[in-house]
Amino acid sequence: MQNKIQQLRKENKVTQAELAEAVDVTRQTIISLESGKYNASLLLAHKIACYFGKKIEEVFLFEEDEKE
Amino acid sequence: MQNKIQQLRKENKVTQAELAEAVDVTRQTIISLESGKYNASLLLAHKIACYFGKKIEEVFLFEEDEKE
DNA sequence: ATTTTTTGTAAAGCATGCTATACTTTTTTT
DNA sequence: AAAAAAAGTATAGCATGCTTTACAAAAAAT
Repeated sequence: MQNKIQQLRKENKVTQAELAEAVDVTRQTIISLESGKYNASLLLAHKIACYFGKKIEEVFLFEEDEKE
Repeated sequence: MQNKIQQLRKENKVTQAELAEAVDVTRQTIISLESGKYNASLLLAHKIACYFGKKIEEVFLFEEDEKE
């Protein structure tokens, strides 16, 4: 699953550390999400989307054939 | 986090087994989600929302002060 | 160019989502 | 009332999200 975290972060001039603190996770978590190491939990996805004033579906991009 | 899975399922006359198969998880997972034992993953939340033709935020209800 | 800030890598460990199996209770159907 | 279908409970175990710590590389600021 792709996401627009890095893009939104740069558009809004927010550092990884700032975002991490705002959504209450470690910076490692943000790095790993941006680099596609794993997917966010639903709650974290919600917090991140909220932080940027978006819907979850606008930040996290689900493919048609999202097997896993 | 609350969700409307059971409600949507009954409105649409869908059994747990049918929903489980449609979104590719076991029936136990649906039961556990409905009974609030844990939260769905982002991917599963997306599949369930899609199945009912809704946005994730319409199916999963995040509280203001969602600590955990 | 040197310092400071920001980003990145790696790995061990804990927490939570999900499966699998087996069995019980409730609801629906006949 | 009896049978069948749907919903529920419980538990062990595996998979994935997230933390923690420590250190390295790249980018920005002075």
